[in-house]
Amino acid sequence: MRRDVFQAIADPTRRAIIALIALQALTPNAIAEHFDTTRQAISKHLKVLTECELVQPEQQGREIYYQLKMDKMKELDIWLEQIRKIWEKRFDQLDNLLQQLKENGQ
Amino acid sequence: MRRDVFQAIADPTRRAIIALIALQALTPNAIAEHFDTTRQAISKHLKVLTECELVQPEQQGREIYYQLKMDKMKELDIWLEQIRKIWEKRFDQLDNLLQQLKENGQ
DNA sequence: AAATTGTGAAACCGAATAGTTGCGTTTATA
DNA sequence: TATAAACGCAACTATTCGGTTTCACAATTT
Repeated sequence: MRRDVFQAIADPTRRAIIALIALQALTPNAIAEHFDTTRQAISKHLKVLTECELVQPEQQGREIYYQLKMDKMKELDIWLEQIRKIWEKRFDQLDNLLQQLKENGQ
Repeated sequence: MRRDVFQAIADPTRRAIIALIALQALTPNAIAEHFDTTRQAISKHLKVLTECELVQPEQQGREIYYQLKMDKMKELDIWLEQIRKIWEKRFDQLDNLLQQLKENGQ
């Protein structure tokens, strides 16, 4: 079962859940109230988010508060940065090529 | 059919394709050589990436070079930044609460 | 102790997805 | 002109995914 941050945020409902609990930890029922779906569906999304450690459940009596774990978001930053690095290298290569052409032209 | 950047980068093969063509535009065949799958499968991934405008095809004779379009990546940044904003607001609220408790205690 | 509340888990269903195979079209080459 | 190469598209398959329904269990409330 693939379970990573990329797959987790692919679903719009899960992104909305993340935005919701970013402000404050909430219970599945409280979260479900914000959506036009059943608690069980939300529960499944929370399971996915928990499994990829984007979210952390915290039992409090018979309620479970789900809170966001921001540190896992860094994986997105890291990947984006990696792509940007490669992207910049591309232009460096082009610069080098143009420089070479210029030098050979003289 | 859902077709956005989040869904596009959910697939590890597509992320690898993005990393590949970030350095230089490549043809489907050239890309497929880097993977343990058929050209048609890669072609499908390229279609997804093209449809959400992460990639741009450029016909050159009988070959089609696919190049990365970095600007669409900004949507990821925007979303991440949005979540971070909310996340920070959370601590502001906590600060306010602590401040209030302190003031009431006096 | 009994009823209620908050929850996860399992079974099931329809839709979406990744992959393969086969085919047709366009461009280049012998 | 015949052949090969590069490619997209359509049909098909197996798997995954999001959602619903039902059930079981533990913590509260009455």
